Amino acid sequence: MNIEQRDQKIAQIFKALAEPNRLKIIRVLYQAQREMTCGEVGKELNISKSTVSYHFKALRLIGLTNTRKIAQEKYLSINVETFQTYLPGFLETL
Amino acid sequence: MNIEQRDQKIAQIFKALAEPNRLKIIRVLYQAQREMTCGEVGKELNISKSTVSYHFKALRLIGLTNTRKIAQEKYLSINVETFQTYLPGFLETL
DNA sequence: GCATTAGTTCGGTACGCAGCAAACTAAAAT
DNA sequence: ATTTTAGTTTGCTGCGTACCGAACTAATGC
Repeated sequence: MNIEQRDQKIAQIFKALAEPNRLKIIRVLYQAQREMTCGEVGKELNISKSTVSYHFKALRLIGLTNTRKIAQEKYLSINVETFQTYLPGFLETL
Repeated sequence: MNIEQRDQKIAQIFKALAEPNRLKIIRVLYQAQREMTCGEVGKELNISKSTVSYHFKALRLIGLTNTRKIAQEKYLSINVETFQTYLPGFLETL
């Protein structure tokens, strides 16, 4: 991966975190200390389920969250290891 | 500052870093280990001076960089202290 | 005082994205 | 097999912003 591509990647990560509702999703999940469904999160933040799904996707793309499907519900959870491993690495890189 | 405002603030910081050219500016400055003018940076990144000025502003607003005016040139530099102090704080907050 | 040289601001364009409702998909339960 | 219930995808709208060149501002130096 060259520098150009790496900048793009890092920017993508920051971008994913540069949205108040996505930060709220992360905090809600972290504080709940359990998996939650899109619906639950949506009610908590007063936004539609489609928007929540949209944000979930962004967080999943950067590897910050996991999904686990049970019955027809997809439970979202924070991938703590990724969370703690990646970000300090970015700082170091910069 | 309530949670709502804090999320907004944190999002603003991430937003400022969520742009490849701004990351490049930071790296160029860091590697040069000296102050540089808008013009110099612009040539380095092949973007116009107005765009560089625009990005400088964004970085200054989150306190990541300093400007120091000498003659008619404004030299930009990384505020290293801020850089090392703020970001780990954000991670901790999350 | 005038020309030069830097940065900033302004008008405008193009693209991206957050948000919604509605349509669609997939699985479970009955 | 049909109904229900969750998530995803698909238009669509509105707003934000990266980018440029041109106009403007401010200070230097002759």
